Amino acid sequence: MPELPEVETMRRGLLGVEGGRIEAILPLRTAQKPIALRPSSRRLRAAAEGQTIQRVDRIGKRVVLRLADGSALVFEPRMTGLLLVADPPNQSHLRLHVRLAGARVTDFWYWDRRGLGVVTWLAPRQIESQLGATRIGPDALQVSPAELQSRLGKTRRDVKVALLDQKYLAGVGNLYASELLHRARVHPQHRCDRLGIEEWRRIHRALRQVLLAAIRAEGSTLADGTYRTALNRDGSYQNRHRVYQKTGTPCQVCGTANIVRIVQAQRATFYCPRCQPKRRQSS
DNA sequence: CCCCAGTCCTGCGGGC
DNA sequence: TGCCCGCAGGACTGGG
Repeated sequence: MPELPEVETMRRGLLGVEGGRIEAILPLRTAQKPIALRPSSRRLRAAAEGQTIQRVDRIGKRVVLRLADGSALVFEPRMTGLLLVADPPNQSHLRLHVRLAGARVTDFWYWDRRGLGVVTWLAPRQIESQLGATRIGPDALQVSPAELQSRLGKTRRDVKVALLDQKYLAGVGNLYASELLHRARVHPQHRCDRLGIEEWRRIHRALRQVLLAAIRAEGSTLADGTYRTALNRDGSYQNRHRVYQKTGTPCQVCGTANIVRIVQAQRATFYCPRCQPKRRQSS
C-alpha cells in the first residue's frame, strides 16, 4: 500500500523524466477493467501529449508531473499502483505506457494490480482546488510539532484513525501509523484531544524518524510483493517493522508483551500493550 | 462534527 | 483437489 515513503521513492525513481517531452500516453488494456483516467482517456491524452515535464513533485500520496503550460498529470496509486521505469513485475497489470523524448528516461509505465488507482490531468485552474491545502493537509514531513498538535489535537477521534485522515496530515497510511505510534509509545486508541504536548512531541519525532528511515529503505515490500521501486526492486523497510502484521510475536522493544491486533475504522491496527499503555506514562 | 458501511478491484489463503 | 468466501485498505460517498 503505497504511503508517503513508497510514493516518495516512486517520485525519486521518476526524476529522469524531467525535461522530457511527452510523445505518447498509451492506455493498455491488460486487465478486466481499464484504469480510471480523468477526464476521459481521449481528453487526458489531448491535453498532456506534446508537453514537457518540468518537474516531478509529490503531494501526500500522489506523484505530480508539472507540465510546461501549468497543468499537471497526477498519479494516485492508492492500494497497488506503481510507477516504473524498468520491467514491470507482471505484464498483465500494466495500465499505461508513457513515451518521452529529450530526457534521460524515454519510457515509463503505470502498473496497478487491483486497479483502484487514479490518473488525473488537472488544468491550471483545477490545481488549487484538487491539490491545495483545503483538500489535502500539510505534508507529514513538512509539519512542525506545534502544527501537528494544532491540526490534530482538537478532534475526539482516536489518534490512529486521525493520522490516516489526509485532510489533517498528508502521507501517513495504515502501516506507518501503527509503526510510528509504537515508536512514540502512544496507544492507538488514545483520543486526540486528550493527548498532551509531550505526547505530540513524541509523535512528531517518531513520525519523522519512521518516514525518513522508510524512505532511505525505499519503502516496505510486504509478503504479497506488490510494492516495487521504479526499478522493480524490493523495498527493505519491511525488515524494520516492529508491530505491523506481527500479531502474537514478542515486542522487540520490551521483549515481554506480544503484539496485539485490533480493528479501528475497519482497518487493522497493531501495537504493543506494554510499550503503548492506555494511561499516560509518567516518564 | 463524527461514525459507519458500502464501493471500487484482484489475488491470496483458509475452510470445507 | 477445487471452489467459495472473506480479507487486504486508500479515498470517497451517502445515511444516521
